[in-house]
Amino acid sequence: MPELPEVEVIRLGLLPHLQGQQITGIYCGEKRLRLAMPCALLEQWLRNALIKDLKRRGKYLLIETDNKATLIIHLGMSGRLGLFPIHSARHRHDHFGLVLHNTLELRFNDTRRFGSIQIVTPDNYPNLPPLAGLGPEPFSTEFSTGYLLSKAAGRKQPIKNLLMDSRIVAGIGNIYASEILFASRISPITPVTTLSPTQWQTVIAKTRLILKQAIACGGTTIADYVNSSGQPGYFQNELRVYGRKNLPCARCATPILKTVMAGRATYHCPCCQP
DNA sequence: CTAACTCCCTGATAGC
DNA sequence: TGCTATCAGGGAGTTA
Repeated sequence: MPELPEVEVIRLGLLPHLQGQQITGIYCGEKRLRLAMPCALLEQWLRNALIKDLKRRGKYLLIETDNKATLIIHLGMSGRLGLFPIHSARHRHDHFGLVLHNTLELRFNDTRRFGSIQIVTPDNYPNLPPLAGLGPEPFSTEFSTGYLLSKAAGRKQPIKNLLMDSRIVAGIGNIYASEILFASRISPITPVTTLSPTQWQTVIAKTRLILKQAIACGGTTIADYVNSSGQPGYFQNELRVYGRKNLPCARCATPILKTVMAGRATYHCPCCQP
């Protein structure tokens, strides 16, 4: 389940292999992803283009080309990116490929097809979804106590739901939301209006800490995630609450509670996160 | 405006 | 053993 850290690990892994490479062709599979792939547009803008840079916005990986197009990839739940020799057989669930001049192909494999492949071009770059409505990056200065206080005002949402709202802050999914709140010692059901500035400051600091640690560990591998070299991450060994229903809390040994919030599995320690 | 819901998809696993 | 039900979940869309 790739969230911000997993996408960042993939970006860092792919960057040296992709930067400066020419795209000599593309592969568009038959199956529809969460959004239909704009195959004609992809072909038109990517063939013969040079890859200038790889960026990330929230959970989106951005591949920028010298003709000012940007390929926007979302991995959904089960999406993977990997480099393979161009003549090697495609795997089941390979839905998209960038054929590169160096005889490698960047392949997008997505079992559950919750991912998406989009492209923005110079004509439509400025205010196009999906990037237009995204909230600030967790590591940006815009993600501040004042910002969160203003967003929380007038809402009756629990904090976990707010943290997972990509319009508020980009890149935090279900796993890291639970981990961030455990590290912050704040219950996931706390209404956002009741949090003090100090508590918001803690949430910001712990968000950055947890995400940074997860990136350093190569991400979290629960089921599907592997990096661009096919290697799993190791942050799952550092998870304090996610997936630990009834197991003892690392701090106080109280059994971890599993609940459901907004239809999502939610984990917290009832003792450390009152 | 917010918030709660549904839907998309496959495969692993639980339960009978 | 073989079947069915359940669960995993981001984001877009719909409804209240």
